[in-house]
Amino acid sequence: MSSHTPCRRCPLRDNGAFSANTEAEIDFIQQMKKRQIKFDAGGAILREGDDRKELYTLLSGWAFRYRSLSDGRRQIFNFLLPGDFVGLQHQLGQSHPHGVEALTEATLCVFPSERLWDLYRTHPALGFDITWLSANEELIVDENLLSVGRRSAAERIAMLLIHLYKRAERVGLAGPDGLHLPLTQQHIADALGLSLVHTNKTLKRLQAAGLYTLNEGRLKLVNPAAMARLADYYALPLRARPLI
Amino acid sequence: MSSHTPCRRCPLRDNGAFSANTEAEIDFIQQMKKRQIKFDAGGAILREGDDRKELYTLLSGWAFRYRSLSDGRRQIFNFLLPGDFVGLQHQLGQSHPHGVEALTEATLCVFPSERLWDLYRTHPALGFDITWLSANEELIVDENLLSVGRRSAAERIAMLLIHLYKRAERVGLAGPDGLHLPLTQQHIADALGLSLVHTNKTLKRLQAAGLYTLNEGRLKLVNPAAMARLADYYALPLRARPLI
DNA sequence: CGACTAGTTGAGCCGATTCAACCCCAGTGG
DNA sequence: CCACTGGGGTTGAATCGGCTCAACTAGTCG
Repeated sequence: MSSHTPCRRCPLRDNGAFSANTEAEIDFIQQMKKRQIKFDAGGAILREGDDRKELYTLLSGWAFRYRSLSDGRRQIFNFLLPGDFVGLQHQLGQSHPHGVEALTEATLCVFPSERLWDLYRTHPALGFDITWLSANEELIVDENLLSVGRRSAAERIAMLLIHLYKRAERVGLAGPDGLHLPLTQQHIADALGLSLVHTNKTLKRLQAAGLYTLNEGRLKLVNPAAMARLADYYALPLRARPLI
Repeated sequence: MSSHTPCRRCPLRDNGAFSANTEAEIDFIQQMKKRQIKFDAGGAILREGDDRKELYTLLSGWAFRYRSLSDGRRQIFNFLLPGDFVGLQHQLGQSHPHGVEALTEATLCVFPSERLWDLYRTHPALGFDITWLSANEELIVDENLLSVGRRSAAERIAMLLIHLYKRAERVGLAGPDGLHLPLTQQHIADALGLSLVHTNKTLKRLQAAGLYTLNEGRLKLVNPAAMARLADYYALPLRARPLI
């Protein structure tokens, strides 16, 4: 078991992407945090059909949320970055409707879901924040659904790369030498509803067109304006987001 | 302006699909309810880009949530049935990321979003319920994304029809003579990421195969088992859901 | 040195798209 | 009373974007 990062000194709270909380709130989060777990890249954080009664905040690393059909076809719903909250949907039913898998080494803060009601009761502002996080995640899924339903392969890829870049940049993952993208082409294909082969060809084509570079996993948006035009991307104004 | 249905005597609370609230909670909802509005079929409840600061519960009728690309391609994210709650995402940003349109004549309860924080503060259980509703809606969008990303046209249609039927049945809209489906084929196409023509052909094919009938807008699932098999449908256990 | 993972590329095919008619029916207005 | 119009649905034909199949490379690990 890995060491326990104290919420007071949560490294995420330093990077400006997250809204501030009162001392009392952070203390509450701290004592609600049961433990901290670490997964290797590829590790199964939640399996489809599980019914672990826990909630998680991704503290570091990348992960993704997905679901499969019984013959193996897989759809990735969204990618999770540090600060993202997982596990709410699973409280609704008996079993986990979807799986969550680590893309890189990842650490998560674990909150027992029995304490969730306590949170709403004693710290309504945190309850409000959880709703915010939930609605925000839905926004991202909506965006993906729009891509998969109505954008062409090239448009989808442009959209995904811009969107991931912006999100990652926001939490301090992008530097002057670009962003380390821990996705395989299979992940991209599964997120965009495309086949692996076609994903590969489209990625190459956009790269050849000078829209971006992706070398050894490092993504740089060479021509973000052209990509945004292609994807019909509309940037939402960024605001500080809650962190639990 | 239409007459105001008192929350105490909310017709939705009679049909067993919704979880009970305390008198105090219902009183709170009542006084938070600013007014009630009615739309004709096709009416724009929210336009894309609007920033109306209000929340809505669909009291009667059908509606849908969608977003368009700038060249007009439209994706429907989900269909709204009585008891569904809309407007949360719009609190997150400055403007409405998606539109909501009435499919039938529809009435909605209107809640000013400035009161939302009050709700969390004074009635944490209702805050909890709103989170539940939000997470539940995300579950539905996830399901749609899985369809659009990974199911064939026939599978998508089977999935949509089963899913809508179950949801509508749950709130008492389906009777012995089936369910009145107020969707045009264009709506189905836009929800499933298909073209109108292909939607038409696939609908006919499944109907000819004896899976369902759809006459004058009335849907009957003739062979639900075969449809479920085709769609790889897995029914989640139904539980009482909150109603705000 | 296999064995395995990730990526790349060509060839052929097919599901879904676009284009183009056409039907039916309910308004609506001369 | 009927012609006109527009929305929704239906159908065939041709096309194409993305799929499957298949083969091959490079890197990594035991």
